[in-house]
Amino acid sequence: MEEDLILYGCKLAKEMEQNLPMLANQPEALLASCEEIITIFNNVKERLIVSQGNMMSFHGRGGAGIQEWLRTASGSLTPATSATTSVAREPMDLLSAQAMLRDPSNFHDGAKMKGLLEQQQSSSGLDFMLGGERDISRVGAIDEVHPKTNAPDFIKTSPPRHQRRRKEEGGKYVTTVAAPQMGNLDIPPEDGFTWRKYGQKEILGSKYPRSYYRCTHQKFYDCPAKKQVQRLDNDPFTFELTYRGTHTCHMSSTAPAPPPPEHTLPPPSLPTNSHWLSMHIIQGAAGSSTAPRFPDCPLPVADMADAMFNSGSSSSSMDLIFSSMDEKWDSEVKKD
DNA sequence: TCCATTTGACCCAA
DNA sequence: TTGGGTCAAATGGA
Repeated sequence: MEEDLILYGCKLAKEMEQNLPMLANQPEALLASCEEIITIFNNVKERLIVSQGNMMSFHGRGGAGIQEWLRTASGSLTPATSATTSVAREPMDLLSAQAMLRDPSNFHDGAKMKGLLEQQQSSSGLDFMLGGERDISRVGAIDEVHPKTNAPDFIKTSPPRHQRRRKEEGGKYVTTVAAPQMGNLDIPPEDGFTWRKYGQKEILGSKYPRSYYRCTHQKFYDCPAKKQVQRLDNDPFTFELTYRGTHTCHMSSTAPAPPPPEHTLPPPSLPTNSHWLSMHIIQGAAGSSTAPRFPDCPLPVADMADAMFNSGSSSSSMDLIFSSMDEKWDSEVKKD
């Protein structure tokens, strides 16, 4: 059944590719399509997690449980340096998942599927991956174009200090993650990127100070990515993370290799949002009773996402990515 | 020596 | 004027 979901997601992505010229002028529609695809693959991941009976035994407040599970679920996975997600704190919404299972036709009915996915999303604890707390209006700003340079808004030359804008610069993404239950509680969970702390500030009305981080590669590669980390007043075991800007360091051909993007959960700003998909979820399920239907096809979701978001010309790479998937989808549909 | 963290001071938008 | 965001010198560890 997971394969059906994957195929459905691929199908949607393929359709998105075909409509890309039209969607390019409709950022909101493009974003909605991306969200839908991402949601589908999130559901695949959830379902795979649910299918792992030993998942719950690793549940803890911290991300170590997830990381450990990811390690043990698939020998092919390198140690996940994923950010702790809310999944670590919340049990799966099994009822929603079961609702999707009841009627197999849902998987091929876009409207029903979307409704079920939204229903599940709204009740799921996967708010980090699903963007449950994402400020959509601000995320959209990431891709705003600078009025004079036509460059993406987050790519800015360094203005004189007196001209710098402090707030509302670029996109903003707010999420909460669970703090490790053991060890140093002051250390925010890893998210796959390397950050350098450049400030800490007591915030009025907050018990805990806010820490400011910027990308380690900011100097060399003008990477504008920043994040703020603050513990919640009412739940010191939870960090509120605010991401600003988008990592450009790993997009540079000369940039150092980023932390293994294929197994990490980077900050979910749009261009990199898809990297969590890079976890080889198919391989991750290999240990389950349901063998992957395409063992020779490791589902290059990461490549797919990179092609979708990072490549200037989408057609060739997308065709390459989806050609095999499309064939398999068609054959699956014919079988049904 | 290099790099990351700490922390007081400064800047600026609201 | 104030609070949030950033700078940069000081410090420490590898």
